[in-house]
Amino acid sequence: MTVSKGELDRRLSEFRHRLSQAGIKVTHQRLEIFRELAQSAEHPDAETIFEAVRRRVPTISLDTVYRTLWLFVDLGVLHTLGPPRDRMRFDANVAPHHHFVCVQCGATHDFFCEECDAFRVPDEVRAMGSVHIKQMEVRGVCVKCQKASSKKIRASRKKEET
Amino acid sequence: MTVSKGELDRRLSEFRHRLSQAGIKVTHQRLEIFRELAQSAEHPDAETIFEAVRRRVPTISLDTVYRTLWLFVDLGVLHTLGPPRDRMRFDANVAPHHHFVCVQCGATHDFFCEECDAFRVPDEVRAMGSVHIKQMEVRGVCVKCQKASSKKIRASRKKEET
DNA sequence: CCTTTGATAAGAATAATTCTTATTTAAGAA
DNA sequence: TTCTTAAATAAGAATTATTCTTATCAAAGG
Repeated sequence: MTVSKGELDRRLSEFRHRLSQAGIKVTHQRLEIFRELAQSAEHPDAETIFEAVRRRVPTISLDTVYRTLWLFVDLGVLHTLGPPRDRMRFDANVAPHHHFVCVQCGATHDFFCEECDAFRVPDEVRAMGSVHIKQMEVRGVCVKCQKASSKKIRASRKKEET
Repeated sequence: MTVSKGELDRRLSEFRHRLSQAGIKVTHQRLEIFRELAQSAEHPDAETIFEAVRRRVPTISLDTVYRTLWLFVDLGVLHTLGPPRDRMRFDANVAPHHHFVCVQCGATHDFFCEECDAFRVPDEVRAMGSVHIKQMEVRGVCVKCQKASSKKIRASRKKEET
């Protein structure tokens, strides 16, 4: 599946705008990495993006791809799928339930929700494959990480005052 | 958050039953690894499980924990969170949308769904942290992997016939 | 209480991701 | 346009999660 020309252009100009606003250089590598992701409706991993971009920018390094992807995530122009930045997580609760996932530390909390349980998977989605389970995933920053980062901010403010 | 004694016992007896049915040995290590996961409503990674079980089974190895967890996943007594078994995946579509995730190859397809978009996150969940996005995650086996595995089965049948 | 086959421990190997450092380049100033 | 400089990149080393290899060990049935 590919994104339309118009949609791609919109995403690219939005992208340039965001980088400038944040005072971040618009490099050839960054543009091509973003273009590669923005023109695809799939969800490639870093290696796949690296291989694709390398065809156009032969000297690019895998490290740049990783660094750039995480930069984009921090800027909010990308998301990651599933729990973040670390290792596989396991869940012994095979009954229907739903998840709040912290995008910073990966902590995941169950919740129950009849409205979500009642969701009937559309035929369009059934055509993608056999359905095992369906669950609502709420992504955000958990209370613990919020506290931790507000502490950090306060600490760095104090530092700047001196 | 901890699971009640009754619920834990139910899960453990269900668990023993499943292993026996599948002709798989009920070892001390497997019981303790399962108990550790089943008594927790969190979603620990392998390392965390390893550290916890080690207090009770000091000679256990990290490798056994991994091997056992994947065995459990194959048996269906556990799930994993997010895309499976491999690397981080990225998504340049920050507009509201939802995912079909293949638990075998990790391929992830977008879909759109007004019913899911309309879901209002309950206060109980808001109390867990700040909410960035919410999305329905449908997990299953994609058409490609279904075809691949049916091919495999046919091939192994042919082999057995000889 | 044997036997056998599958399970485990230990450490080596692999593979994804990140770090270090020397070089290059974007972007604003002249 | 050219110069300046902080920021970005490439290359390869380092790190870390996960898996593999192989020599012991133990569950389950007889």
